[in-house]
Amino acid sequence: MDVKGRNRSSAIQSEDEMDLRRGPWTDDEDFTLINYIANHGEGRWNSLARCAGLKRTGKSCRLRWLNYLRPDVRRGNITLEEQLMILELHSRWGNRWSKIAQNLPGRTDNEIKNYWRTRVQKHAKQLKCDVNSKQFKDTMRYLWMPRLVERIQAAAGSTATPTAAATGNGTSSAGSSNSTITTNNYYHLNNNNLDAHTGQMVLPPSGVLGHRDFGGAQVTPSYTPENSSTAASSDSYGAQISPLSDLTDYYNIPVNNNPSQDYYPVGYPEQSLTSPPGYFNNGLDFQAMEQNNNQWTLDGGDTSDNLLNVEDMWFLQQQLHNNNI
DNA sequence: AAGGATATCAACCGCATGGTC
DNA sequence: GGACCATGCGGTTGATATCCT
Repeated sequence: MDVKGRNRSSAIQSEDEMDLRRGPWTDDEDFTLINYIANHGEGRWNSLARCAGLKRTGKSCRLRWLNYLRPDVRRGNITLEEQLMILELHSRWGNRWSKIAQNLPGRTDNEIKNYWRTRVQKHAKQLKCDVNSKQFKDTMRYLWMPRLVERIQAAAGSTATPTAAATGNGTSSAGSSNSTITTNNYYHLNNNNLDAHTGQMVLPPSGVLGHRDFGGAQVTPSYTPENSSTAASSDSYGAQISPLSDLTDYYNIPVNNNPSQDYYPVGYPEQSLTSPPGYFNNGLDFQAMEQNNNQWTLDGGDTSDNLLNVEDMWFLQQQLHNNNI
């Protein structure tokens, strides 16, 4: 703020403050902000707001630009790979949303934060365990994340072009190489962070995910009849999952009579799934989960954001049984 | 169809940090 | 060195949409 501004009377200042708009942005405001930034660049947000004639705080303008108007902001549903990345990075960095967002090109910290709060924390609540508890983290690591990998792999196998897979050049079929989270990247990110002797989430170094870099092509999940309509109505992101699709969306994968045989990811041998001692312990309230089972399972194909379904209940209970917990 | 419950996400708030004068 | 300011970050809120009964 300039000297002149600093010396203004408090009466005038409060008048200005009263004049400031809040709440949702209008199209006109968006247009004004976009135009101004196109001509003058971003930064100096307070003066920008004033010079552009926007009755908004600099903070508000910055937030609007960064989270919504910026041309490279990627809107729409979080892809499977992004989900995986978020889970992984959050397990590593915690609520460092901006840091996590840096690894998800086009995604904003706000979006990731919202995703975490609405999709992930909700299920911690349903499991009656703290989102930061070991039980919940283990459930993520040893159940959801491997299954996400599996589903990404399945999707890639059905959609990745041989060229993309073979070249591994990281170019995106969507035309934006830096907006693609490759599973290859994910592997590099993670290949040293899981306990080797448990075998869990430790993926083989090559061919683990079917292709060296199938992620170079946007991975398109294989939509099921249940979610395909939503997918079709989604925006242009080929790799996106349904707005209602989430970490458990892949439960639509056909199962046989033994759910456990359907869900072991590559590089994730069945025997290795024996949870480390105390992992799936009494901290998970399965009785309560069963009571919620209607909610957890009646969604059917539209598993939306349910992280666990009846097969998972079965799976987890098997783990408890196998470990005599 | 209506009303309540729940989910989602844009936007705001307060605080911390770093730069400049 | 301290005051002030801009920016960035994480937490929270509130409006709206969607789902459920």
